[in-house]
Amino acid sequence: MQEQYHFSQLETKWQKDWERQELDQVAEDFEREKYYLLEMFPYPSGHLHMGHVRNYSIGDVVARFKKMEGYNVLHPMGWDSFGLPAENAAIKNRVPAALWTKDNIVNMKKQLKTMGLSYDWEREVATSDPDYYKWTQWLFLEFYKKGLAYKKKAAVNWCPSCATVLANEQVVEGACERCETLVDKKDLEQWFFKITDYADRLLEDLQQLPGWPEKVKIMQENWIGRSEGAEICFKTEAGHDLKVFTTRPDTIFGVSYMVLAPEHPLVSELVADTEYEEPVHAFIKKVKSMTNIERAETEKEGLFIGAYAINPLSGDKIPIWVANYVLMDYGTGMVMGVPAHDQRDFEFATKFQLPIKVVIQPDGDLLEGNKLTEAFPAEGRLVNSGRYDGLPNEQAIQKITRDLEQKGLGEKQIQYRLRDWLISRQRYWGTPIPIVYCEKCGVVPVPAKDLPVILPIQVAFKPSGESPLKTNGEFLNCTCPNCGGEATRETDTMDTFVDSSWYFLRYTDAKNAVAPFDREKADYWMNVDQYIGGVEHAILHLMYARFFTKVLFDLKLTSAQEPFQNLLTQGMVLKDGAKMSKSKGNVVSPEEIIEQYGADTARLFILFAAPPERDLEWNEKGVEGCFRFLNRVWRLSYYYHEKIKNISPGEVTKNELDKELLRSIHGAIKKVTDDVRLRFNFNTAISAIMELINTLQKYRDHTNVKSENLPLVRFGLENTVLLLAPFAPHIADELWSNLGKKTSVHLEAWPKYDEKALELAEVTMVVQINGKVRERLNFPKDLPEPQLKELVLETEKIKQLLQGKEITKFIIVPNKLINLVV
RNA sequence: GCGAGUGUGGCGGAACUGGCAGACGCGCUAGACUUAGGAUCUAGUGGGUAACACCGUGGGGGUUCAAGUCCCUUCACUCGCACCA
Repeated sequence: MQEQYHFSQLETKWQKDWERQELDQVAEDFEREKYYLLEMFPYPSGHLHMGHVRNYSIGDVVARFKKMEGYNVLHPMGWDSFGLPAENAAIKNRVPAALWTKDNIVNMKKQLKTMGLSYDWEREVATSDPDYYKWTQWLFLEFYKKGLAYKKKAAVNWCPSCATVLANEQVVEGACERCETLVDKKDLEQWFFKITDYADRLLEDLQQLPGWPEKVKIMQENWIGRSEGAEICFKTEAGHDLKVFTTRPDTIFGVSYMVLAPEHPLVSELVADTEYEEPVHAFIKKVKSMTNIERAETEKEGLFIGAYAINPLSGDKIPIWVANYVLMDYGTGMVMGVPAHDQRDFEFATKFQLPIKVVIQPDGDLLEGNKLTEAFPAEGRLVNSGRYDGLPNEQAIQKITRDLEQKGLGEKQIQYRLRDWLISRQRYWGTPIPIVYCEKCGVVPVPAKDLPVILPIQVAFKPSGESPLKTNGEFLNCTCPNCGGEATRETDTMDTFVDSSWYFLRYTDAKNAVAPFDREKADYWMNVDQYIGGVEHAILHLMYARFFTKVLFDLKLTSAQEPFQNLLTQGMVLKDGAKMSKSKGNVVSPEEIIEQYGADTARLFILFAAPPERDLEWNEKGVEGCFRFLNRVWRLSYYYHEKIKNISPGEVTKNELDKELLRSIHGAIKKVTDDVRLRFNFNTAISAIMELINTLQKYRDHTNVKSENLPLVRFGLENTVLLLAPFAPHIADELWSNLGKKTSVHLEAWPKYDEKALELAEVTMVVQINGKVRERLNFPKDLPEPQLKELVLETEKIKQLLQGKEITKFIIVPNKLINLVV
């Protein structure tokens, strides 16, 4: 054994050895219990960043731990390799996007390998690989057959900088999620996935995911945004239908105006050839020119458009307005204004002096419309509502909805905030949408046998960044699969979120050439037992992946209804309180750290510095601390190396020091096991291993050749190495082989602890007086109460402190604490 | 505005069902070894005090023999959504 810890040569050696032994390759084994551990696959930017290191270190600990616990562990890795950066690089450097991507994958894979991660690389996938996107296209066609993929013209979000449309989910505060350019609205023909058909199931099934963070579930819930109410049909005087959605049909007698969204087509019709036409159109133009955020931030504005509606229940004649606060893409793009019971309507009505009519009275004080300072949205009884007066409002909701239904003027309805998923992108580097346009036959899906529709590699980019597929004759022109006539291909590609919505299924059968995956294999491995990644994917990726899984379930391709059983959202890696980023200049490169300290130290620090869900502050000194720790482990092993070479481990104790050591060994096993298995508290698990090393060191320093119990030391060192194995796999394997072991430590069973060894014959109890600690005393374990009492009261210090005081209560927490109340 | 979360030494963080606040690591102080130390080892390290006492988990109040932990209230910060009818 070498005296020094030479991490670099040792890490390379073991990485090669593991690869040679195919230690991390797995196959279905229906006899054994499986565990599918997945970390979010990276975009191959070419360089690993600390966020990746954190993500994959966490995952690797769990994977290695579960393997040692005896599970058949699937732990795959791949590449989310379609996307804009490759295209930008292609334009800038005149390198084909495919080549750039491939180089990056090679580079990043090399970096990942230096971390010593236990991936089954035989299952590697890259979404930009034709063997992969063939099946993405195939799935698109299955969606199409089921009516879940459709094309429509719609006002869509357009990012002028990326020159493409974006899904609603990709617009953050009115700007492109990627480049932060403000998005425009454009009317375009686009492909959508009908995710709204699954809104209810996506919402409902969140309840079946107790292993997901509450925060993520709430975010998804809000995003789906289900609300129950009714659609009510008002009529204009001229007989047009004015359908509105409301959650408060009980307030219908309080309607004092109707409002339409400026984009609503009916507006033009209603003002045509009237004196209102000009001002209304000017108003609409003004509103449309604003971005969504500007519009949300401006005060409520609106105009009367000269028309009236009739309230279907009260018969009241109600003015119709157009206003900037009504949104075209929610509900029917039209709202009934009830100022007394809706804050927005209240603000609007106050500004434009529209009547405020109270129709819900709370118990107690009496509300008057002209005296209100804000709307009253809460519960109460109906007033000024004809025959509904006196009803509690919840009952009124039911009754009014029913009555309207009978008249054919309304119905119960559930609205969702969730929109259909816009998947077309006017970009080159993505999965081509397998559709052909034929003049005779119209929209024709590419037959499955003709897949994949190959993305050409050598393409000519224009400086504008427009998709080169549009001008690539070889790609564009084809024959119609239906009639054999001339046809053109769809030149839009799919949102890259489509690619990543099913990759976890492909891993279960990554090389399948005849299907996206084999159902039996997928059924063995699914669901993913533990998914690990950043919270930034809480809505987009996680919702889309759930949607895909449900569709695939309905298509009978899998029996999984949810993709991810448990979800761990890891915190960010910060430096100087801010997220590491090139622009801030606070990036610490994982490569350099690994070179300087080794992968084991890097992994250890990142796991030790904070619990996984919290943000982690990078600290060079802390890294050194972890490096020192591994050196301490090394030196201790070196010290005992020759002594215990030919000795078997043993648990026989001869004195107090031995007993203390044995207890600490079992204590560490228990702590690490519980922290990893139950809580993912790797930071405290590592600190427990540190404590064990501290105890072993103390043992070394307090014993001499005569008194040292070498079998026990060996037992301690073997267990230390076993406990360390998931966290610092290289040094662990090296130390394991130094202990004379012939096979990898990673093939060993996880150590078990003995409850009995943890028990103490004597316990130190705290003696409190009125809740303040006054003394610590040693007693035999489980001493009966009367004896304990007697012994405590006989103690000198306690006697003194109790002088002249009367004990009113004597509280005992067994083996822990005594509290005397005086 | 709505929803969620976080506040503990100089710093990162421990404290499981209410039961010794500050494990472990960093930093700092002193010492040992040493030509040297940015290596290693030993001791110490919440504030306060000569030593006790006493004070300490964002602030205020409460429940309890006992509160970082439970309840009420308030402040600060972080994240998500945001005119969703």
